[in-house]
Amino acid sequence: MKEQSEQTPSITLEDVARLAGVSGMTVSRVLQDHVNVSEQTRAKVQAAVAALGYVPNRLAGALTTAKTRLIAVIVPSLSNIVFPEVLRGANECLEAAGYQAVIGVSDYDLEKEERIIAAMRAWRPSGWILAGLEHTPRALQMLRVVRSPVVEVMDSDGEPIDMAVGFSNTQAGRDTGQFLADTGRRRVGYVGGDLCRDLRAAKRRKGFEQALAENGLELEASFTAQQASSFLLGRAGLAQLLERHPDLDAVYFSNDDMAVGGLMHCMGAGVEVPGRLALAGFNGLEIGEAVPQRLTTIRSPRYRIGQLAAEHILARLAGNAPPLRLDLGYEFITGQTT
Amino acid sequence: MKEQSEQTPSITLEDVARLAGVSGMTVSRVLQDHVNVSEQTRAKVQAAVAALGYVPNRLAGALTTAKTRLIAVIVPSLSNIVFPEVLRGANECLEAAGYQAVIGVSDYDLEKEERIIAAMRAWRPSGWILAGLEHTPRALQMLRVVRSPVVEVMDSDGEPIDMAVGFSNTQAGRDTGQFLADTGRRRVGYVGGDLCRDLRAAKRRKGFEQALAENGLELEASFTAQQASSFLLGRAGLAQLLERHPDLDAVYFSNDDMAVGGLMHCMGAGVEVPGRLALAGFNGLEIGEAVPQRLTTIRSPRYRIGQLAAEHILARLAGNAPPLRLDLGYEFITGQTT
DNA sequence: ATGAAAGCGCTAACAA
DNA sequence: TTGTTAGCGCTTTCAT
Repeated sequence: MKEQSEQTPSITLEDVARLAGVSGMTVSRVLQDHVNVSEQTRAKVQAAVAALGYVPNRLAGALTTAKTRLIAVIVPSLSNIVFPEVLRGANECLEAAGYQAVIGVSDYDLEKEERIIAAMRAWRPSGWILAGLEHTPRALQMLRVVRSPVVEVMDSDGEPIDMAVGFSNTQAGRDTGQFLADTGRRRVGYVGGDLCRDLRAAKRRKGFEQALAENGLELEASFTAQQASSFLLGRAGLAQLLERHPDLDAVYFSNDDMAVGGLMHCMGAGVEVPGRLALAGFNGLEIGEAVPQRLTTIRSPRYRIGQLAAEHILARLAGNAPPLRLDLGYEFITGQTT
Repeated sequence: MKEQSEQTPSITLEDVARLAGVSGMTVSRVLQDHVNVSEQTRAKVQAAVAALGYVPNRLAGALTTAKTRLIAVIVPSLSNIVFPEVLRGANECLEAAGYQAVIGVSDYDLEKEERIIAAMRAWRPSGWILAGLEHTPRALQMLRVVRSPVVEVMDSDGEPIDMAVGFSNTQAGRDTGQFLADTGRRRVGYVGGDLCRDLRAAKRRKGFEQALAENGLELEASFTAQQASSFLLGRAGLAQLLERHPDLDAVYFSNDDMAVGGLMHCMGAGVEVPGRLALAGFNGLEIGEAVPQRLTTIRSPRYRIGQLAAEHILARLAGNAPPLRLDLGYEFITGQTT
């Protein structure tokens, strides 16, 4: 078993300095690739570092410089692949630059997000990445007084605190609604998860309904559950909706997880798609391409959004002024389910 | 635009002390819920904290106490839902205890994992969570000399550095091989991603082949690609395998992403499952339950593993000695694809 | 119950 | 090119 007791004092920069026969400051300079160090000294120091297995203490460094190189990344969920991909994009960029992501998961709960923000402030992150433009008043206040760059991602319908990298969820919903109307659908339903929590899904639905209205249509039926969206929920939701409203000719889903679940219901129950029923989702998940009939959906640039969010933070920290708002748009994918 | 210049010096514990008319030490005691503080003083301090909007600096605290409450979590991938779920389990537990996860992504590359470990040491994490029992010699060395608890997750086939929470991938593969043999399959193929990188998938395949051998069978055909596993790769892989070996009567996939892709190929191409072909996967993803024919697979307790890993670290830090190795097993799901 | 002093390990600023 | 000094913001220890 690993011994926890007897904390051997860790090796410090002073230890390295002593062994190399120089001052601590010189060691610090070598480690920071400072120019004003002679080759000879540099070599001596590097040898001492290697000999002792010295690992710099970033806590101490960050305390002195007041720069942590810690980036707070707060996502609503890790239960489907969407936010992990945002995180992956951000992390790839941050890691390459010597920054470290610290994560928080809000469960689509703005109160919880607020608590996470409050707690994370204590680490003095060099930057913040958050999902969405909606936050509690106190969360907004905290982020406004924070002196580090803040990027809100995955949405562009609203005012950012500082910077935003995303796309219009409302417009995505509109585009889908218009598309279904254009392709002759008239009896349209909706299947979604808990919209009070996923505010971006709510915006898509709102945009969707607007587009229907502009075409003289309205949502005939809707299934929403107080649960997180999922394949099984989409499947069960569509089954239930069709039972009550067998005459629907199109269904819009809150996202692809739900839509793929819906498609699976149709395949299992022999509901002809798109002949009898059209299905449309959102996100552009890979599974939507792998199903026998490619799903009609919208691909959100999730990975790219994460990457750009990180890049914008780094640019700002480097003294540049990247665009405050970036609307990356999205790709409408006309599949075989419409 | 946000002002970056003129760094207003941040509010410190001394500022709070001054306003409350006490010493810094007393403020510190109040913030740590120390017992020896009078109610009156406590109230004064709390009022000052609120008035100034004081946020303690954990960098400074951690530097003094040599306890960061930072937990390094290094996962191989964020490209499918498996490790995000491990991370979710760990984070839920850590967050509740006031710990903070800092993440790294190794891309299934042990060299990269080593670099991440090397870099993360500088933050002096209070604990480490890593995937798998295989690491580079230098990574092993670094983790052995680290004085904080280390938990290796998602595997139990091998020797852990410190603690391990997982299951036997080899046995999972064996069970699947035995099951296919028991159900009369004789011409068995394999479809997987890059096995040099995903070592746990490689163990499953090895166990699978062992079980076949024990039943007088061997793998008739195999498709492996130098890419990450995915739905589309599974679909294309199975298509290719069946083209070359149309007489296969069962295929084992490296995981459920691949297997669901394979099933989609069968549904699209009219390959009768399980009549003509049996399919088996691994992980127990939700999508495997939502497809028209429930996938035969093994559910790995991913969320629970993340949770337990975190709990064990916390227990160790609290002075307890939790079990060094925990084999959580798994659930074999007999679906409708076999 | 409260405070003073010292120091965690590092780097910025200045001096030599 | 190198070293000295001071201090980042906190907590530990010891005193009162």
